[in-house]
Amino acid sequence: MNVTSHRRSTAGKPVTAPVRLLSGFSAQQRKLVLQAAELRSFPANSVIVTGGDPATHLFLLRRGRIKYYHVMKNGDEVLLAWLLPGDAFGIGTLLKDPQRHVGTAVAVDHCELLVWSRENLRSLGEVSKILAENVIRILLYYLEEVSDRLVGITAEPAKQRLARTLIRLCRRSGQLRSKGMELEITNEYLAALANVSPFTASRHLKKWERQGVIQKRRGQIVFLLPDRLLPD
Amino acid sequence: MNVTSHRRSTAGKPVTAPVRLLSGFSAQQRKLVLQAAELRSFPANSVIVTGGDPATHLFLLRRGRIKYYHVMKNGDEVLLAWLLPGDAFGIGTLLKDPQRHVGTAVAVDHCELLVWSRENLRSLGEVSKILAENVIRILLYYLEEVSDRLVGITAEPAKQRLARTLIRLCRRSGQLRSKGMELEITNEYLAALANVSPFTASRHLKKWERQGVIQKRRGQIVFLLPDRLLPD
DNA sequence: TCCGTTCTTTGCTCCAGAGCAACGACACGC
DNA sequence: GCGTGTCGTTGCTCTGGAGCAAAGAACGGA
Repeated sequence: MNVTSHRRSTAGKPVTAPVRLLSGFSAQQRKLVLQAAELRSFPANSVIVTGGDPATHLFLLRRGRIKYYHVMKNGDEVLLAWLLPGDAFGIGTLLKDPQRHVGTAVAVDHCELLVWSRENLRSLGEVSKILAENVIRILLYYLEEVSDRLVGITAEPAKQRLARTLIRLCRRSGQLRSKGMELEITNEYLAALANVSPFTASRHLKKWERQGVIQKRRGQIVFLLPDRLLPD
Repeated sequence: MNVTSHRRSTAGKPVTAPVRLLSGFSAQQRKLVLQAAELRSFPANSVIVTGGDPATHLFLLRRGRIKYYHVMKNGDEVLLAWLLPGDAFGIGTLLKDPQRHVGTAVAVDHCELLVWSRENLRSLGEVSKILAENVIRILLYYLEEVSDRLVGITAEPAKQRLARTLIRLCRRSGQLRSKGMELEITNEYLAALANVSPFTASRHLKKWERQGVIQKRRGQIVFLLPDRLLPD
């Protein structure tokens, strides 16, 4: 999977920025926090953290996409989150006693991340109070996301889950184009996020395309009439 | 997993105390925090918080059981958590900007809770730093719980989900009796936590009972041979 | 003790959607 | 251009487990 067109910041900017790790700081504080971080790059398909390992670093994604998933004993993978620029993980690092990573994070594209070690975080002193507040907000957001998915699986049919997932993704990372909202994701990952088989996903997406609601290319979806998705 | 070798307590206390809101305080600090709280009682079946309402109070359950669930538009309920003494909710209260409750909390039995208003929390000053750390730990725990459930639904059959749910519940609130570990829960709620229909739950539970692995009464399950649950 | 209520069991039907196979379509390197 | 690998499509089969009905069992109140 190779996604060449990344972020032309001219025509396409993300629509919302829901929860941020570095908000609420004064310019000076922000500088302090950023100085304590290290900027690291990860090539596509490289493992950033492994589920179960102790969380020794806090990560903030700057560029690229990350799949965050749970690995079963038989090797099957269950996608937990689809991380985009602005998202943070490795939050257990903030705590005094060592926590373990919930899932494995793998770079889908080439990624750039800000990385804080536990020591550097501890040296932040008073500033870390604001950081804690942000982290609580982020965790509440993740919790709501996962809960929503749980609710979806237990109480909604596949088509609705798919539609909702599409809308959520669009809100988070849709890019405004002339034709409509554009989304960069493969059927496979979309299906995994909606907890639907890739076959079922493909079927419904094709149907929506035939109805003129969306338009598909490889690894890309363009919303033409976003409102017409849920009612069908 | 061997349930009996956990912690010898005086016949009838919960086995583990995984994540606590009030840990890490000195005796004096603890007193301060407790003084800022109000002790409130809720009768069985009363609503404590409603999903979607702004979170104005932080709750810590002292006695009783609470079901925490999401209400769908059609009125269906999806159980998100089964709260027991020591569990906290309404965590969004900690944040500066108002958050909304993710789910609705209803007392299953008669309940006693410690309640902190936003104002009282803000008056705690330095102590709230420890509180923040505890809250982060609690949120990480909840996140892991829900993620585990998500993983279960997408990758495990009904029987395994049921077994795992039973084991988790047992670890959290099992009470040591002479025959084995005792658990107070109805088929219905157990089924909801495992994301299984009550019928499927009943079938598997009956089978385990016939195999002598567990023993059932109304609203109660006794583990006789906990190890023999998963292998079938 | 009796009755109403709330849980539990069990046989049966039925279907959403997973999974396979086989093919088509696009992207990329050479 | 041509071959190779990844991604997407579509027809088909098959099954786990939901859901209903109807009966049974335990509890609580009067």
